[in-house]
Amino acid sequence: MTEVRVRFAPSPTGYFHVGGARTALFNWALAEQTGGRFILRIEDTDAARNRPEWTEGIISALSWIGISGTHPAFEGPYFQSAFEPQHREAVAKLLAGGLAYYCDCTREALEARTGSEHKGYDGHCRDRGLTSGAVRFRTPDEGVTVVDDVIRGRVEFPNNAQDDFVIARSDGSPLYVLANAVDDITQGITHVLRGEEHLSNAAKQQLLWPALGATPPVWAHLPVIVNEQRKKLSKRRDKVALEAYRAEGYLPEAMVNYLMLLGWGPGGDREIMPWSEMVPLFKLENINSASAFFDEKKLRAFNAEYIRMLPLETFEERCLPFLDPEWDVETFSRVAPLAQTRISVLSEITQYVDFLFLKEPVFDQASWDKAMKNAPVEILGDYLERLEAVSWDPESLKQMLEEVGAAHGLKLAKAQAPVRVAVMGRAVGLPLFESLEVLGRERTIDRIRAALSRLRG
RNA sequence: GCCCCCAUCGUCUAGCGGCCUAGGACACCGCCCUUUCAAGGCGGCGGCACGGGUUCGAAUCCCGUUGGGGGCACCA
Repeated sequence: MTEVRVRFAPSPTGYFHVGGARTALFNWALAEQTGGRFILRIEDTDAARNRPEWTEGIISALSWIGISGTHPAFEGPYFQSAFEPQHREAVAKLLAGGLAYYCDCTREALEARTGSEHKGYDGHCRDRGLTSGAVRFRTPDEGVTVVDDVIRGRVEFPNNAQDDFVIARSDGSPLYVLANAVDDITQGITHVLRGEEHLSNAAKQQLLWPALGATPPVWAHLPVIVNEQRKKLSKRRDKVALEAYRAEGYLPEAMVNYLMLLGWGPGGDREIMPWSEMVPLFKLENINSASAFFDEKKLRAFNAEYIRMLPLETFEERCLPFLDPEWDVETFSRVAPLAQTRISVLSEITQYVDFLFLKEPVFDQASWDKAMKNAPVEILGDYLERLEAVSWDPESLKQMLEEVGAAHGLKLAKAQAPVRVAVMGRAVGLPLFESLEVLGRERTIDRIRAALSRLRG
């Protein structure tokens, strides 16, 4: 039994796609479960899109979702560009063995011959014995090429529909299909786990591997992740950058959990499950073959769940990056537990606690209009009068407002509204009396006075 | 146009011939709790795309139809 060696082979593009994250995670799960290795290979052969910082971004994104570059199972990063000599060598070998040939057909010439821009290389140069040009792989004319996919089963590609595809440009530089296969072979990859969009490449590579003297790997093509229109997630239309979610305050634990559920399930009635419990349950055979919709609502619900599960101290720490550094951490700590059950993403924390730190609370017209309907002047006025002397604790503050409200025929739910808006600026927020306690008598009084003068025009 | 993949509630899924009167989760809708909003509790809505087979028996197997999607570069 040889060691399982999987690889994640992104091309550097400057942002890290959530789909890539899921692919990486599935690979990582398999490696971890089997005690195998996870190889990171940066496919940077397209010089146009290649910058060192892109690679750093990939590594940091991987590490954020728990795939750490320092983990013993992690190998790389390797750079595909560094292996160009091997790619060229492979091309030469195929050429020498008659498994590939030179071709000098231009696109125009080909179209002129076939009378269609809807392609199909016609094999024109197959036996012309050229010694330069692009290099094409000679594919069989008859029979079928079988890709045995763990997720999809036996997939057959008729060979007569498979053109002699190009493996090297006329300047000698190797193309993706070839380079990718060569690297997989050299790096001893046993399982190729990647997106479904590569299924047709697998048909070509299934041919390439034996031609290069290797036994094809175990193939597993994951279903694509789609948007609400059921189209593959795209950078243009959809929010696909992992970093965007991170910046919004999604927890990596939640993201990982959610991503694993896209196309796979642990079975049973439980979905919220830590990585460590998922790994032993993970099975390639159980991966769904249908495309999966990336549902941010559900992700958000997961995130809220994970936020609530956080020990209070951890929760506070995770919030810090989202708070103004000027804000007093001690003060924040006093209300943090009240906020923990109320936010779904960490970035929402500010709107709940900002009233404690701003000179004046934010002003929200809609909240104001709604809250200041029921005798606000009377309520605020009466409450204000008693605020000077009341014992400054939530119970007393509450009891007092109840009395004031009752005096004007209002229940607490109604009576609290103007006070809340006067003090916090919003109609929705943390429990009022606990908030007042932290805000302090002086500032509470100031704000109610300010609201009163605003009401009186 | 050609090749390929896919099809269980709106969404993600469980199901891998009888345990299914199809289970869970998100969303949605009620009710309870309640100082707003959450959280929590209880309940509800809602699905095997369609048509043929195979079988004593089909969501599960086969074929077709329809409908989605992916790929067809001297990109990766």
